[in-house]
Amino acid sequence: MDHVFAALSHPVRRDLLAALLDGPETAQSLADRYEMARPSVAEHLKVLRGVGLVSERQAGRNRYYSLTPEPLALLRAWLEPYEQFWRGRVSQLATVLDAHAPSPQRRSP
Amino acid sequence: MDHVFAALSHPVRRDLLAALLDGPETAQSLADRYEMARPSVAEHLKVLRGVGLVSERQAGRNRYYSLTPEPLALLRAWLEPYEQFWRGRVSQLATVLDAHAPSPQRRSP
DNA sequence: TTGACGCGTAGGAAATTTCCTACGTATCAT
DNA sequence: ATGATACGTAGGAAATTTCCTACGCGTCAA
Repeated sequence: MDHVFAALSHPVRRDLLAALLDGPETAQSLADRYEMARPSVAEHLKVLRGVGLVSERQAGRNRYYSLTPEPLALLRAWLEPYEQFWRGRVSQLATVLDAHAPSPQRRSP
Repeated sequence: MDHVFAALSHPVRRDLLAALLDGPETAQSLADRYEMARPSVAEHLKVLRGVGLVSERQAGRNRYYSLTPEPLALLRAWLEPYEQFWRGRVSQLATVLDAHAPSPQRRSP
């Protein structure tokens, strides 16, 4: 969990994930997109691979990285209580507004 | 967007957000929960406030911090294309499996 | 076999982050 | 008034991250 957030904390790594939405790529082609040395990209990919957000497939002397977004489910799960909290606040607000100026549709007959 | 991810990247800041799910608290009481000096907590709260995840209410010599989770909507939006990607992969897998061993329910009559 | 190419990693410099203590300001109780 | 308390921020040390060049290993073509 911590590791997923840490992996996503760097803009370059998020850009790499976004790039992989279009399909697998090599470290070199990814490095070309962003003006960054290939070894630097390789290290970022290593981090992403460490949390399972990316997998690799060897093809001769090329190595293709592809997106494996399953770990992002953890992020969605983390988000859950905050969305509940937010919905709770909205309904509280509705209650307050209701008390001060009840809408006709919600009035009891 | 970048700032939201940066703010969430630190475990202590995520813990602070979780603590605030239970209601507003002061920097001191938060510092007591985690064995951390109050000024350190104050700086983390400053970061959270900077991205709008936390708001403060002055009450005498106390200052209560409360959770304002709206910016997390950005995170959910960021997640969207990856969930689509994931659903796409699942349906692709289903197609492949279907071709190899079509399930009776899905057969055309 | 040899030269070129793609790759990951090591080593280290630079930048950033994190955490502390020390301070000055504002508020409450005596 | 004054002592205690809660606060934010400044300044700096330590740890971490990030990025580069240099290297060695495997793979393909000639």
